[in-house]
Amino acid sequence: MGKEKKYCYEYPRPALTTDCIIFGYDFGELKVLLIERAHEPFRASWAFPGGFVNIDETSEEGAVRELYEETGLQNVFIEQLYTFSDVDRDPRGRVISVVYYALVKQSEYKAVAGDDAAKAKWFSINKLPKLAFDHEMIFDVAIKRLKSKIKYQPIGFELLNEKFTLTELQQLYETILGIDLDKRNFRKKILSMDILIKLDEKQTNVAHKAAWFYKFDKEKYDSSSLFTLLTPK
Amino acid sequence: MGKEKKYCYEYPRPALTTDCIIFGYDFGELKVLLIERAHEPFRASWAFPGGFVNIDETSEEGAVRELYEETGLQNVFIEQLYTFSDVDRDPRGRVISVVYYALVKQSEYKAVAGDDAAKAKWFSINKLPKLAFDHEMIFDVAIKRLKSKIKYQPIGFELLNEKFTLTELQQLYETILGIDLDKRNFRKKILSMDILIKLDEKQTNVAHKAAWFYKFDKEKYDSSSLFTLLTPK
DNA sequence: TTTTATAGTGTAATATTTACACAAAGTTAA
DNA sequence: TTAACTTTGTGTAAATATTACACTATAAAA
Repeated sequence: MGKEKKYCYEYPRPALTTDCIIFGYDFGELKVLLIERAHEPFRASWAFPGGFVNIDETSEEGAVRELYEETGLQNVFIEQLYTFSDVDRDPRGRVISVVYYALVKQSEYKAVAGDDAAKAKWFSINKLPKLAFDHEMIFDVAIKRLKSKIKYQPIGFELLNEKFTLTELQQLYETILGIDLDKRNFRKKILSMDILIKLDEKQTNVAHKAAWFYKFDKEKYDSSSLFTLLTPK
Repeated sequence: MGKEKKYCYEYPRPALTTDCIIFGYDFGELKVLLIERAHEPFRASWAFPGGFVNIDETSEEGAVRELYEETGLQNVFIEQLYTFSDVDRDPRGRVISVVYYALVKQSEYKAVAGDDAAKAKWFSINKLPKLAFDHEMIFDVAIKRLKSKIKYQPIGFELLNEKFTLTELQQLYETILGIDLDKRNFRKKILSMDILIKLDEKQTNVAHKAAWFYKFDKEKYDSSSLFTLLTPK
């Protein structure tokens, strides 16, 4: 047994894979999770986690499964990014990849890939190693999407804790967009959107005035029509 | 010969198809091009043009090729929409489809599907027949994308002639967005973007004051950073 | 109790968006 | 040839949104 080629078709078919760009945010830096490949091709290179899609699952189910298998992450924000189908993108033959991107909350950031054999590691997006396959192109598409998406959809919350301060939120926006925002204007704007709930709880153990915590009001957002554009300073 | 199953793999593989939602604009109506299926499954149902992706072409190349084969269209605006991979979306088995959408200029609108055996027909998006496969879901994604994209990228020009009047452009936006726009404000805004070139040519044979023609200044657009949002009246 | 660090707040100036109406220019019909 | 019809093309004032900007409040640490 072993390598029998027992699935036969009238015409050649590509293999179907899925990959996932996992964004995390920590210490004011935007990061992505990479896996050091254990096998050829690109053995010992870094790559986005991913793998083959099973015949009885959708590409999204495959992405969610691979994400769990390779990192232990569950219940994360995940969204289809793009499908890459260049003929020579994989030296093993014709392989197309339906690529997703995921946003990981800070509370789960450290829990990532606690167990596994594969080496998983967070990299600051400014200090990425050389990547396997066409993953550099994939990354470019992903970061561009994240930057544009955060301007009109409140996905930033997916990268913070359940509770966050307005300063944390502002810093996240500043990091992703790569621009400075005015504190008063940022607060005015984000609060006027009416999608934040101010909690009855402050920071503790900080060597300065404690900030109030907020949480994202998903229900109010879902019922409102469209998030408006956050404009830079 | 004929139906030999000579392409064999270690694991089962899905078939890869591509489909294309072709938008056209005529007489103030937004339309899509549908093909009446000649074969099972869904024989005699209407569907978006598409077909199997060859093993030596990208999904986009496949979409462009199918578009040409089924409609005669060439050199149209085309962009990846989404990949659909539901396990049961095709009764023939596991088939995933990388779907594109295309915008067809008015000047080419009538030339569509001049020759072929398959029946191709434009349908107003408000009067679509029942569609094959999961094409109704695909249509929903496509129309949503078109509406949101036109607000921040000048893709509307792809649906008009090379030369158009500002009133035509305004009506196109009104049709796609489903809202009325103020003439003076629309003109002010679109002209301030500095992506239109006023031609030295007017309408002829109209029973009223002739409007000036404009064309889209692609070079100026490409070199500018980002198209700003067109806001409704 | 002083220092340090960050939170939290208002206003005036500027820019953008909105609402709104009529004269000009062709064509058609009387 | 004139009048009626139809659509083009234009400006301004009011309302709204965005921007720039600085100091007091609070908690912990020194």
